[in-house]
Amino acid sequence: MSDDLRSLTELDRLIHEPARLLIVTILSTVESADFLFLQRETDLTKGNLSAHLSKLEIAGYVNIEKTFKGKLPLTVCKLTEAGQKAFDGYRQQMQNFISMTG
Amino acid sequence: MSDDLRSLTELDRLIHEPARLLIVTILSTVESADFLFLQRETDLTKGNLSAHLSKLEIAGYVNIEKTFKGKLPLTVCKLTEAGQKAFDGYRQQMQNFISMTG
DNA sequence: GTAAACTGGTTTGTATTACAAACTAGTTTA
DNA sequence: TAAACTAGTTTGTAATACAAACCAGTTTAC
Repeated sequence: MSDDLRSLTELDRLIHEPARLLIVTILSTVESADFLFLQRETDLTKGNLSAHLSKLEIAGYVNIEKTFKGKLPLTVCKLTEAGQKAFDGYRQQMQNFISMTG
Repeated sequence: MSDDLRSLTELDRLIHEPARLLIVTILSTVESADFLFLQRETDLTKGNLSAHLSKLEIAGYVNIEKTFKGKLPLTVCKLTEAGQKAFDGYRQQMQNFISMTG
């Protein structure tokens, strides 16, 4: 079998998970995004979004900074270079898959 | 946010799972395939392959027929129409995703 | 003829997961 | 001062992917 196909089993599951793919895709289009913006855009519950962000942060794909907006907490998320690279790699793999099966 | 992006969270997870995506992709290129052929091609363990095939069968995406090749059991797998359609839909969604983020 | 190894799988156990509900900690409003 | 809101985190649960162990039969070695 072709290596391009077999590589499907080596997809970066951190990116592959639909909720995180959505988060990362959004982050790739903006300089940074706060928690509530992401929640509105993704329609994820807070808990779910929080958990996914933590995973992305632990992986080094997303940088999370906690500050305050006035007196309210504010969580600002940014895609790291590693995250952008992982995202690009994922898109490339998917592009290959589409081409192969096209 | 765009509907195309949001639709990421509605990806058919049965197809989205890399191991099954690989299985379905292979099945989409052949008339039918037996268990051991699939195992060789995918590099999955028997147990894993068996479990994934069962899920695809229950979903109606794959038809599984058990016969004998001489005296040895033989399990022949075929993508159903529903399976082909689901696969096509998945590819279309991924194509959209790639285009959107390109 | 029977033990060992092989074929073609399925079942079982485990660790990880995605997710929502419940919770925390503080702030504003009534 | 109580109720409702903001901005999240922690906790509980059900589903999952996966490999190891198992099963039923067949062929090979001695």
